[in-house]
Amino acid sequence: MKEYLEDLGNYLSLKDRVYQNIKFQIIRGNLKPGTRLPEEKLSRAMNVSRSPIREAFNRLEKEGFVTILPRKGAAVSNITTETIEDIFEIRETLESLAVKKSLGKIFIDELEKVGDNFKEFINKSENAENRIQYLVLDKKFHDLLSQNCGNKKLIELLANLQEQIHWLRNTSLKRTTFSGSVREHLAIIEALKGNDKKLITKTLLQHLERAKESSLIEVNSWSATSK
Amino acid sequence: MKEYLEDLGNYLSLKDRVYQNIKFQIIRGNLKPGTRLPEEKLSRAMNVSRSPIREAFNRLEKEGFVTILPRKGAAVSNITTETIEDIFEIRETLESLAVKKSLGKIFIDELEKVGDNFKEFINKSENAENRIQYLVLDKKFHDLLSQNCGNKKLIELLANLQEQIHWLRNTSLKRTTFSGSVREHLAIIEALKGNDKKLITKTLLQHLERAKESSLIEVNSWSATSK
DNA sequence: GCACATTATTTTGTTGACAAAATACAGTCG
DNA sequence: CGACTGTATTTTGTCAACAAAATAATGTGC
Repeated sequence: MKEYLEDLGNYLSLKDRVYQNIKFQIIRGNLKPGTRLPEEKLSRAMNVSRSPIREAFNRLEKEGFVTILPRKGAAVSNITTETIEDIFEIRETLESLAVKKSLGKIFIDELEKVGDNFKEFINKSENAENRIQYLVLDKKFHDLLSQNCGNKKLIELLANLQEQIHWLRNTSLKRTTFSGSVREHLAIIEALKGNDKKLITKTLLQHLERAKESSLIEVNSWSATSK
Repeated sequence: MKEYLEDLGNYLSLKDRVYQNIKFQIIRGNLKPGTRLPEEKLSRAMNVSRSPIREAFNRLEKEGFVTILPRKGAAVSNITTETIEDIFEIRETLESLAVKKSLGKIFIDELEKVGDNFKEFINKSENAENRIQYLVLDKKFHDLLSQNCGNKKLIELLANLQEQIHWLRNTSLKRTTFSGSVREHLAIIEALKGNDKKLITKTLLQHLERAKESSLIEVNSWSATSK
């Protein structure tokens, strides 16, 4: 008997591609919170039937990006200040845990490379284009922090939380400079090099706290549904 | 214009019913880890077409109960000791947070009622039937602890983690008495009445720690797939 | 012009069908 | 008997179609 259920490389079914596509559009801010997602329109736009769309919806719903109401259809989830606070609170706790577990196993040299890239943003002002570049760096940075924590579920959860945060950041109308955020990232790197647990946690939490504050602005303004 | 996307009572589509049904079967242990879930067989057994089944799979996958491999199909996820440790670690952190946030808002009287129900189990030995009753109580207890923490996402996450723990408990071959677990639950109630934060956290963590230890046994024995 | 009932259109829920891939089976050759 | 190849069967991926529900549009009376 051949072996069942072995891994199958990186084959992507339509459902997977649709899923990635929609998620990407939502995170990028192309699909604003509240906008409805009619199956047929999407299916025509993507040249697939409705089945893969519906399957993708179910995954996106579990990840918080899409809200499905039976017999009414799917829509991009609304973001409220409450949601933001909830997400950041959980992330603070879990990322602290992840970093604590990663200590000694973090690739500092990789992290420093990312740090150097960060520096280039220090005087740039935020716009759609370089914000996306910045968020790519941000993802790399935080991934490096928790990558080796040894808890797969934790890594998965953190990845989803980060996606949500990047989403609302792309959706927010707030425009600032990157300098504060860059400084904080560099401070975390320094703390890691010093190997001072307390300082590490402190700089990390400071970073997340400020990120939350700068996210808690201009929310609720794009809701397309009245409810 | 009428209002879009308003809530629609407790209507359950086929997909929802299928989802609940399969999840229930998995948690109860009727569907053992590793067993494949062929769409057509399930669809014939439940008298529905394959579409609702596939949609349910996508949700169950995100919740960790089912593993989908493209072109190969779905199977009940395997539980490893690693998974158990991962889940408990996250749960310890998040439930501590939830309880901390709930302090002062916990319905102690409700909790004490549950505590009384617990006492009836103190000398019973574990078997399939009264374990299920016990887990219902356990769910009530932990729900009461975090219900009022004010963070919806956190509540959602904890619910999923608890389901997974109950799942592996129903799947495990381990058979013990309830006495230890009951004692710990009562200790938590007492600590809450005393309003001593440190003691509350301590009893909670002790409980979760022992629960983990008693779960970390006899795993990997039921895997149906060879891989 | 506005409230309300009626009709038309859109959209979802669900099914059945078909091709392609994966799996199981059978027969052949060493 | 065992490895191997080709064939039959099962199973997934995807689509198109239909009924029922929800939404939008229309019309009627006031």
